[in-house]
Amino acid sequence: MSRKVLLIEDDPALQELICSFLTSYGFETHGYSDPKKALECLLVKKEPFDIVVLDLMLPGMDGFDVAKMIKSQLDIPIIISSARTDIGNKIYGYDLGTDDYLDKPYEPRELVLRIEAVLRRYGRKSELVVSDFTIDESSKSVMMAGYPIDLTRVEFDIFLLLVKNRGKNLSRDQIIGSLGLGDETKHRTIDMHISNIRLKIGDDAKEPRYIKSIWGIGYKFTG
Amino acid sequence: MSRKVLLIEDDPALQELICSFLTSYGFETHGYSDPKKALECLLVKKEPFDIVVLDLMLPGMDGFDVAKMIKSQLDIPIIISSARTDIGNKIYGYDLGTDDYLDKPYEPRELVLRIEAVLRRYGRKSELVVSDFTIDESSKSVMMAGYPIDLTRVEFDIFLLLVKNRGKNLSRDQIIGSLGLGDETKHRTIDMHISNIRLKIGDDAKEPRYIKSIWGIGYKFTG
DNA sequence: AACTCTCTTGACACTTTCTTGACATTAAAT
DNA sequence: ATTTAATGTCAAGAAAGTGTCAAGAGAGTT
Repeated sequence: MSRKVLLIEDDPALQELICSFLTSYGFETHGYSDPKKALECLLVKKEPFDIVVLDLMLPGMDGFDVAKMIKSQLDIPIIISSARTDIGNKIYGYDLGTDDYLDKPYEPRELVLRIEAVLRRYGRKSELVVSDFTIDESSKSVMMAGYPIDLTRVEFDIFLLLVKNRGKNLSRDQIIGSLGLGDETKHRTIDMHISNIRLKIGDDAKEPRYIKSIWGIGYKFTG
Repeated sequence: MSRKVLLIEDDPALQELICSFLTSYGFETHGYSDPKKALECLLVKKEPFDIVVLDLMLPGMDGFDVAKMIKSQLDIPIIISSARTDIGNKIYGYDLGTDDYLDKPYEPRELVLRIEAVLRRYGRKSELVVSDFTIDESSKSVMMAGYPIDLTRVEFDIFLLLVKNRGKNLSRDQIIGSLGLGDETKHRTIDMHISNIRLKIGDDAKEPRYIKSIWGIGYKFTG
């Protein structure tokens, strides 16, 4: 069961409080007031935590940097807890790939709910195996019949989108929209990416086994 | 499942943020910064979204006008997101028939909750099942008794129109108008498309099971 | 700064679809 | 039954979509 929580919080009273609360909800909680110690434990000793709860106001280090450092080395969910309330910080927090954000003061019960929600989301994230492909979303890597396929970032995103919607036609606009590309993006751009993906997975545009062109509509992955 | 979100938000950072957040909650999100593009996608191309999230502060157009325009042509829920906080605007927003209203800054989580609530209220489905056909509007695909039928784009649009108006006679001019073809378009063009559709669904013009010709008037789908 | 890899886009050749006039066929009207 | 108007379908040209090259812009590294 995924229930080991790393709590980084420098206020001893609050740390104590959250610790005991989480424990009472069945989480195994390790509290650190010094972010360096916490990082060492997580990144160097590689203790197997399931989620990090991180206070932004920390002595010695900025909480954002801590989050950035963790995310760059480990695929682990982070919930940020903070007294800073401006939206700028919020966006920054999410940009870092943190998974949720709580404003202080908050009800401990609220934290439990969010932890459970985030873990639920993470738990169902796993390898996607479709036809000849094994796709790992978190590392953005693709294997085809056991051999790695090197897709660029955009290629990966397009390929993943197609595979996730296998059997369904996706228009170029849908692809552009889903990828968060600017809506100025030309349709030929998508064609080009498709062309390159096909090249890499050995698909022939005239007799495609995987990515079919739907004339006048878009593309479709056929597993 | 009802999960396609059209996001109209001109701040690229915020758009990106909301997009990725909604995506992580399982929504297929299409972000537009230009309201005109978004409207074209929704009202002209008629892409089947389930809900619109609309920022009021937009370049070139007023968000209220956008909402008004959408609601006048389409029965789709709209959630307004705005930095304008006066109550007058809120009332105006609700008057337009928008379905919820969020003041910036807000937690992305909050948006997710509201979207889910509004969709629950609306409770719509995207697959159309009529007689032997299963039509998926979003991917513009048609299954007939479990087998896929490859219709071209115009054929699909005509077929969908007929099916949606099943039992009703549609004139060639009505079809031409509804499809947004130039009103110069000749009637024979429609006949030809009908002929091709019939061929593909195995319908005999002399003894049609699905698409009947109404002499002097037009065509009619009879489920 | 130089370099490399990725992304985007116009260009051009090519393919598929759309449109339309023509002619045969069929239905209604007289 | 004859006339008139509408429909079914063919075939060919027009229009629109697609595949890919190649060049340039942009990002990220060394």
